Amino acid sequence: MRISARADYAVRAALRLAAAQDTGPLKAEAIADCEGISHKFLEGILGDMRRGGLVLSQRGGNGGYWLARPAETISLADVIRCVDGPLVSVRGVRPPELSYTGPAESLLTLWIALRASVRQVLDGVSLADVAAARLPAEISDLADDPDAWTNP
Amino acid sequence: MRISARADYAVRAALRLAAAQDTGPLKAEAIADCEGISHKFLEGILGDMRRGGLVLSQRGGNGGYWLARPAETISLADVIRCVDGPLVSVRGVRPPELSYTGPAESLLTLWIALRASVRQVLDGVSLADVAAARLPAEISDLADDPDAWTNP
DNA sequence: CGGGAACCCGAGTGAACAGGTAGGGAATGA
DNA sequence: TCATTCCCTACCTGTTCACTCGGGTTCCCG
Repeated sequence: MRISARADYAVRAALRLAAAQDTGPLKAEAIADCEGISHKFLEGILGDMRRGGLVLSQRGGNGGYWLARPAETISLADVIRCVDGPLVSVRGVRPPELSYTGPAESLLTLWIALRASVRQVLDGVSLADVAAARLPAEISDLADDPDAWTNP
Repeated sequence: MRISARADYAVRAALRLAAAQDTGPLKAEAIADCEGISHKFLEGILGDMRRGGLVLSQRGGNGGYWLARPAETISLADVIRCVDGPLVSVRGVRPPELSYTGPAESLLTLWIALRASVRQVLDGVSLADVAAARLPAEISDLADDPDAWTNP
């Protein structure tokens, strides 16, 4: 269960765009510089987000990228799904396509529950929430447990 | 966020062992056959579980594998960590090693919350729970929402 | 209307990983 | 002794990750 570099970069770029929502478009290179991301790599990611309808863009002199919708209406799940496909998969296929028998029979239900729990987090928090450092209560409750910060 | 084949296979094998806990050891080949897994591949996985202290083994005539502890005391997280390393990582590193600045500053908290939520599911359910098809209430509540079964 | 400044696009690349295979060595019980 | 079963190392093939290169296309501005 790894968050890919694409997903991490995409979210960070989207947060920059959210923070600059009213101050006009941002250039890919500017975002890449201050986030420490390869410029060309980020361009590919922003391209995915444009094709996914999350951002708009303009070429030329003072072009750049900006969010297609208000940051309050874009969840982290939207961003991640856009650049990485399905949020959670088992052996590359989405849970509902699986089937188990024998003692593993209710394993499918378990994977579904796992996915639901990931969705609760990622669907429930918007770019605006993170950019303003105001996470919903259910989310910050999870992170408030000191055990959550320990490694194993 | 993919569950690897190793993790899926490891859990299924562990569930077989849980179901056969009182009827003596199971052979790798027998498990592989009835789960439809490559025999040699599964042997590698069982080897990891043995090195991780989850199962014990015996060679020779009627040898095989069995759980090192009662199935009630082994969580799915134990199994998955054993064969796949950390449950969730960002770009290959564990969340606490990350640091963000700017509008992404509270992204770390978010990843921590995500990990906590995954742990709640995977740490909270034991092999015995799944093998007996008796998931804890918090888990089956998550899966009871019909939306949890729809794809995106 | 020219000329940069940006976005846009596809191909390529090295390393890592996923999933699986092969072959043989070491312990066990009959 | 001998079949059985676990144990170990190595290898293999295809895919993905993260990134790079070299342009092409569209835009505003002077």
